[in-house]
Amino acid sequence: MSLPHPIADQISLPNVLAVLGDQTRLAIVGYLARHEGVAMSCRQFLEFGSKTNLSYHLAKLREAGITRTEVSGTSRLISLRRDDLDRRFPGLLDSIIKAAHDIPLLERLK
Amino acid sequence: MSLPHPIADQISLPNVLAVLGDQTRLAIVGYLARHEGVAMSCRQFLEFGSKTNLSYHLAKLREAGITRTEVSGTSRLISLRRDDLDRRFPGLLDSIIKAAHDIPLLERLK
DNA sequence: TCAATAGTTCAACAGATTTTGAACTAAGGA
DNA sequence: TCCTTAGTTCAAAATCTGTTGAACTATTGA
Repeated sequence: MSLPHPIADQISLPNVLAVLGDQTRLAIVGYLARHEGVAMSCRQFLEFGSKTNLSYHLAKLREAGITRTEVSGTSRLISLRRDDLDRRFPGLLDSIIKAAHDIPLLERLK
Repeated sequence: MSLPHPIADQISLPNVLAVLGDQTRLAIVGYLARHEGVAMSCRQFLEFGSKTNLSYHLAKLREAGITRTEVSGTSRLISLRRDDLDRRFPGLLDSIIKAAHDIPLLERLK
């Protein structure tokens, strides 16, 4: 049982930018970047919004090809698709993550 | 007589990403990047939409701090705020421009 | 002065996005 | 089995965006 993800070639630049042009989703990506290698479940992000709302934002990130979501029991393990993004749009993710360092929502989880 | 621009510190990452998360505006930025140093007036972009619509998109770009618009007679001279963007978000603009190389709307003007 | 050119503003509309709560599914532990 | 935990789905509401045409301003050239 696994959720639908776009393949690397289907990841679209305008869509990636539009999806990251949102405080909440940018904060999620910033958080994932700071904890790369550690599997994250949705509840890590409850600080950023309601359960329902997070479900919505996490789906947007997955559908845009920015994150990968693996099902593990009742949890989802969420990670950045860094390899695919780096291959498709070199330097983009890094520059965004660096620039997102001090966004307000992310400060909350420091 | 000059139009309102945000100062460099006011340029916000989420807003820049949201504004660039649109085909038309991404195409405008791609076009500006290919012709850096040459002053562009709005009518260069008529291929991308109606006069009214371009006015809307160009205002979004200016208000987000992505472009600078100078008034020159009845024309506007539009340029990328590359220096400010590079200082604020190093590497971001370059990676976006590189990645935007093959977006559909831009192909039209080649 | 008059007409043409370059672009803006406005109000309206259609459609997309975000947010919410209630009801739901599915797995895991007692 | 029953309860809890983790997250999804759905429909509704509120808001935001993009697009349009008509009317407008301001500059330029004849």
